[in-house]
Amino acid sequence: MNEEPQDEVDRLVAAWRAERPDLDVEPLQVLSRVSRLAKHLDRARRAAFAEHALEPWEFDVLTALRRAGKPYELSPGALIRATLVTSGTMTNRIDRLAQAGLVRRRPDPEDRRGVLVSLTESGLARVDAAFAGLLRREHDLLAGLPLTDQRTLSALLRTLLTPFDS
Amino acid sequence: MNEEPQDEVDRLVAAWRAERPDLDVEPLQVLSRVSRLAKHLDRARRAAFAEHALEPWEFDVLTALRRAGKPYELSPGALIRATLVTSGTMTNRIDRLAQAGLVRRRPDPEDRRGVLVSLTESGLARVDAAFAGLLRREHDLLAGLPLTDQRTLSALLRTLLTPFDS
DNA sequence: GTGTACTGTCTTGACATCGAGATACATATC
DNA sequence: GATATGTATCTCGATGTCAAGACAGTACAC
Repeated sequence: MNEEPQDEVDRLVAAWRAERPDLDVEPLQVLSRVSRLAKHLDRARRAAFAEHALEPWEFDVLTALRRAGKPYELSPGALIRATLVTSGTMTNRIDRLAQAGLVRRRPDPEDRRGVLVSLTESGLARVDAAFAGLLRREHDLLAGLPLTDQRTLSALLRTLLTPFDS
Repeated sequence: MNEEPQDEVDRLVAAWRAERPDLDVEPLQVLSRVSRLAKHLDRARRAAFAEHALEPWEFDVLTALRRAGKPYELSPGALIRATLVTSGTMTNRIDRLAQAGLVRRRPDPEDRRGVLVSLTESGLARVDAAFAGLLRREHDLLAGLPLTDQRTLSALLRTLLTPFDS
């Protein structure tokens, strides 16, 4: 029951148990690890994208368009839902991506309030290269985990995620 | 093999498989879920802290001090390591927390380069209240997962996290 | 059709973060 | 004890994000 701590969260939980033995800190075992791992992943992603001169936020938008398939075109609203950012942020992102020549904006012919954003040739090439590089890195990060464990892990995470995505 | 998508990541993976059948996108099943779940958790935490008039970044610093135990005092360097932010960020955070009367700064008597930051009475009360509230919320978020699954999940996450925390 | 509520996008201002560098002090080596 | 290297903290400028609100256009009820 009193094993050696292996990661920062083990130490964190042990510290809380010493300080507040009256509280059930079990949820931290899962949720603090999710948060901390995400923070580390952000850094790893940043490094992977730097090889292709892309910022993480640029990659986020470009991949959303890439996944949409030909003609690689979505509305800002759809991009907002895909990336979980606010509308102000998305406007700003599209502005800068357009300026960098990676995306293009055009009026939506079916809704005069609307706009459609699409990948340029250059944007498509960049995102494909960066995505392949990201997958290589992520594959390495998961190398320590057998495939069956990865499946178990993703299934459990899905259970937690489903309520948010409904 | 062709189940219904249950969360956004299932849809994301399906979209990639349609667009890039040549790539092995399996790593996304785990790592995209970690990132997205962390993003949702950030929002939930923000809401939980708002009840106690605390920002997430304030909570991060205050809990690090709280966990340290009496006299609830750490150096900025120790706080940096605990919170994974840069030194410039931590200076700024301590400034504002001190201004809000939640922490106190004093020179380190043993190292004249150094500073020690400690919780005030008010800071201690606020962080204890906010932490209890957070645990309640996190407990609810995990309600859908039996304890044995939570244990499995945290063990798998620990495996991924250990290389970063070494 | 007219009024009302809703939707989609953009604008603005405030803010927390980062990275690079500056400064002061400490420690190790000779 | 002088020099060089390392450590702890802070300063500064740039940047990406958010929240709130503005504005144009759409949809629905009557």
